[in-house]
Amino acid sequence: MGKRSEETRQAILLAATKLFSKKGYEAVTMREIAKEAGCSHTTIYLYFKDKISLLQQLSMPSLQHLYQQLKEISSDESIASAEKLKAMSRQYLSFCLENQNMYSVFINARSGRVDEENPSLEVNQIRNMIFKELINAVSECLEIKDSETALAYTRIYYYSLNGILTTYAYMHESVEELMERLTPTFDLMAETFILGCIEKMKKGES
Amino acid sequence: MGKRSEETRQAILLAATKLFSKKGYEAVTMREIAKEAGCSHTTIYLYFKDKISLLQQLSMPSLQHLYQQLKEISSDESIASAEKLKAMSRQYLSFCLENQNMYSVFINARSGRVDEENPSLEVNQIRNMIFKELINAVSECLEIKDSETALAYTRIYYYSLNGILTTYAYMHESVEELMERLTPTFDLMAETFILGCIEKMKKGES
Amino acid sequence: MGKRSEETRQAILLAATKLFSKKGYEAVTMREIAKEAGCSHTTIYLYFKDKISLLQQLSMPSLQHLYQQLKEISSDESIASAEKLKAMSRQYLSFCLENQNMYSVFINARSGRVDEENPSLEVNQIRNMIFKELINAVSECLEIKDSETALAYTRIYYYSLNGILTTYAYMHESVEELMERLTPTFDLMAETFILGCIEKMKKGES
Amino acid sequence: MGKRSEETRQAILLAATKLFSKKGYEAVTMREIAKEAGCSHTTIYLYFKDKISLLQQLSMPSLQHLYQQLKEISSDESIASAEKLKAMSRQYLSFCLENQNMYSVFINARSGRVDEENPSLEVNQIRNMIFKELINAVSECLEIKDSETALAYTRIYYYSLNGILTTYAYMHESVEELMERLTPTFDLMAETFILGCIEKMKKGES
DNA sequence: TATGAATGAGCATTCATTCAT
DNA sequence: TATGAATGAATGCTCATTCAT
Repeated sequence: MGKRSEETRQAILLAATKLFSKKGYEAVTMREIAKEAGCSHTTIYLYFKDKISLLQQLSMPSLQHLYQQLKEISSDESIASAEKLKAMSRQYLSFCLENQNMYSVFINARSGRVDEENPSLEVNQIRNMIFKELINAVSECLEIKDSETALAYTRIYYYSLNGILTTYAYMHESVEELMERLTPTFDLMAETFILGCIEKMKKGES
Repeated sequence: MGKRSEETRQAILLAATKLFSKKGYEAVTMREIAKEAGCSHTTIYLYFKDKISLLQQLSMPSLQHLYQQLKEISSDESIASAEKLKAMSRQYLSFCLENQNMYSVFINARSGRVDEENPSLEVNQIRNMIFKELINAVSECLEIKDSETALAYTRIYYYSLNGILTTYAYMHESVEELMERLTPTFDLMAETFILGCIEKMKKGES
Repeated sequence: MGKRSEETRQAILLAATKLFSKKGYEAVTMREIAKEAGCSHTTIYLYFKDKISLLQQLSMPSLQHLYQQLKEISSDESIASAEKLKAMSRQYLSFCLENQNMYSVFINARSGRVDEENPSLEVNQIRNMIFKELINAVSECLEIKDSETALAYTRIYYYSLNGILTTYAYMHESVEELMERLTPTFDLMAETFILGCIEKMKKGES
Repeated sequence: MGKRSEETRQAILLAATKLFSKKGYEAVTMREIAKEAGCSHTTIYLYFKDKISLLQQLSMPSLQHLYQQLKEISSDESIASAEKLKAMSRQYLSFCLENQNMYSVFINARSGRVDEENPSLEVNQIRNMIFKELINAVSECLEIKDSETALAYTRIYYYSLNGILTTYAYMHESVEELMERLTPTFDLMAETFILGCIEKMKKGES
């Protein structure tokens, strides 16, 4: 429980976050992480069972933090529903840009192998909770009552968000720069989406 | 440049395409490709400098083929503009699902290393050409004259498409199954998008 | 199928045999074997799937050869039954001394883990066949008809043989030296055993 | 040399004995021993130079205890000489089964490395003393005067004992189960041996 | 053109051991 | 006396790549 211990742990976590984000989970080696963290590679195993466990422990707090932030926006009654959806989306976007690796591994569960052998329930759970918040926001914004419809529209909105991400995420720019560049596109997307949904539902009714 | 030579080259290309698509670039070994191609793994090096080079050379024809298909749809005057956009999108989707690996490596240039060391100009070029076709289709469909506006709207449409892809691409289902599952979502997305854009532009004008 | 290939394979086999015998399976590393064989450790994997597979492939021919030798003695009608048993025993002894590692790993299946995960059926099969030959020889020699009794006596004879082995096997002497030293002990043992069995059975009958 | 100190030492010794017996020397880690002993793995190094040293120090008392037990039986004049031999043998057998690891490492000095680097004189000494007790028991039982003859017969008896052991020792059964299974075989062996020796000596005399 | 043989660099992981407190 | 923190050396194994023919 010494101070030294926690420092090292944090150094490893920091190094891993940085490297995973930059190069992707598979491409990073334990020795690289150790070097970046300024310790021996065996030291990592003092704090984390194995490589995948390191990734998971590294991801959970971030995801939980994101979820908290979304919840907060969601429950803030002073914001109009359309603005709420936008605010949540922006939060989601900037989180994903900041945590590129987690994004690709967990949000999209890209790296097949990982989730097959390792259900990583915790991560999937929080992912579903985040998606549920999004459904709520979309339902509220579009005044949808039917849950099937809400799901369908949220899905395409969610895909659009992720589409923006995958296209920009790999770029070697700072999060700030990226957010600045992305904002107009994102705003247009959100507005178009909302208008499109309303229009589409009108037609469906008649 | 005998006949035999070209046959072997094609066999390798075919095998690599198949395996990369199925398992992803990293997960496939040169020996596997050779086995599938029915030659020795050393033979591959006669035709391709290294593994990454194989991937690149392998991608170009596919991309060119996709481009041709899109052009054909684009220049077919018998199809209504909205249907044209949808048809092109479906073509794009099924191409990406069929070539999951190229998709992730080239369309999105996801895997950092690749594009750092190797600008892969050719690939980027064709990628831009494909995007231009999409801009045309969107412009036509939404009757946009201004190229800036066209770009902005196409962008969000393109992101939405890619968003659908990244979310589904990793799933271990056949392309047919995936296309069937995706079609309703995709149709809803396309219609919502078109309606949304029209509505948005109306508002912008007034 | 080149000449080089078989040479290397044999070199590896030779090196492994030598090292396994000297230090035991677990204590020998693939790198050591490679060094002794004069090749890279990766080369070993060209010829043998993994370490355990190397051990098995290395053992089978020897065991088969031993079995053939025992069969030959067994079916030689010109030898008296007591001499036959002795001859077979001597063959078994010298085989085990020459192949110390196989002896400990397979005949006694000492290294628990190995045979749990890997039934190594082949090896167990031949081991049982060898034991069966021994039962025949003992039965013939002691004129035992009942198979239960034959088994019981063979068992204690077999244990005695192995007892001699385990006690001497580890010594760093040549097989010839060992055999010379062991022969009187072994002869005494065999004779005592035969006499003892006969006497014991007499008593049992009365 | 406080009381605490000796307690810890004993705890380590106890833990190591238990684990070595159960899993074998190589398979046990210092951390495991420490956990079982309820101390830090670094503490072990306060009391024992290294792992092998721990094994050696741990074995001596056990061997000494075995020796004492054998002496007691040996000097008990109320038991007939044949029964004495059997009783001592059974003691030896159950000791070896209970201490599989010590048995293989020290009695038979199986694991090459150990005795090369470390003559472990103490252990060999006690081993010889135990063997001498066995010679006495055999001499008495067979009424042998000549020490050469006594040695020869004891040797084959000892080998038979060890042969039984090596064949059964590796099995994953409890000592009780094993002893039960082994007793008939062992009794038959002992009786056959005694009868055989007597018979053999008769012949030798005439 | 083609390939079997061979290899160096690298991987995640484990372990006995030492250092600093 | 005791220990948490840290590590170097090693292990089995894989892979893209090169060499010699």
